[in-house]
Amino acid sequence: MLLEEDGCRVRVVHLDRVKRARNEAIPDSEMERLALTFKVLGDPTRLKIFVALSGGEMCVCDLAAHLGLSESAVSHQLRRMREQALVRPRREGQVLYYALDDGHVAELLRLGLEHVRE
Amino acid sequence: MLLEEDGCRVRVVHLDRVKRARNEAIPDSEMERLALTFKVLGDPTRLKIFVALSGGEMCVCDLAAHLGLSESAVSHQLRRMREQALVRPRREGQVLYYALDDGHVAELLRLGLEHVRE
DNA sequence: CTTATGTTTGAGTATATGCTCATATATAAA
DNA sequence: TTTATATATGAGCATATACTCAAACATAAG
Repeated sequence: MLLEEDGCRVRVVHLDRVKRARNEAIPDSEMERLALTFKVLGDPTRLKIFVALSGGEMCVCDLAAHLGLSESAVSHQLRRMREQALVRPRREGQVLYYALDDGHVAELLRLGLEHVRE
Repeated sequence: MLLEEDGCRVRVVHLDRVKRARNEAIPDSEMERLALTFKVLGDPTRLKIFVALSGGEMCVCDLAAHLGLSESAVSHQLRRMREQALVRPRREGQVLYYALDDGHVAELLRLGLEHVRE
């Protein structure tokens, strides 16, 4: 079905639903940040780090040993997780201890697991 | 710090924490599925589809018009979302109406938004 | 100071991903 | 059957990403 909308031809079956979706839409900038957050959660390696940290803070060294990965690789991942405020470092001498940044992460993990397990 | 573990040399600062993490670890197969789920949520286009569908079911055509994308692009994305049981199609004649597959999706969106907004 | 340890960072590479375009499929109408 | 409509699918391309390696940085110890 072809209709006129905003001066250009758009194919739409239910114009009302499209308009409603447009009204209820979330700002693009917020969408971008939301996508980045889920993207960081969307990798098995980072998920393992999240799950490990949900049992208490750990240093880069420990995480690398746990995952069987180089410390460099772990550090690169931790950076992405830090950038989205999902983990938080605490320095003690030369050692950096990472922990989950807030309760949202654990909740998201719980919900996600609930979904894949059903 | 270098320690012997499982017959090979591993650098570890807190062996107890690494062992605990290993005990509490989640099976790899489950991690893969969890990562796939979050990965599907981790894209602005798909997020817009999720948000649009949280207001009620829509057909491919409507979604394409709403997003300003080709129907092919939308269909490709819907496939990935279907594969993770995040959306569900309902056929009515030639038209396929997509809806959120279960309550987890809306909950995940809500939690994610709460995180990025704080 | 010099040396060692823990972590970070940048470049490079192989794989994954999001789109477009052309084509195929499915249902409906003529 | 032929034609049209709604959606799905496969190939191709440009970008993103997860790792490795080498090097830098930061704190501590000699």
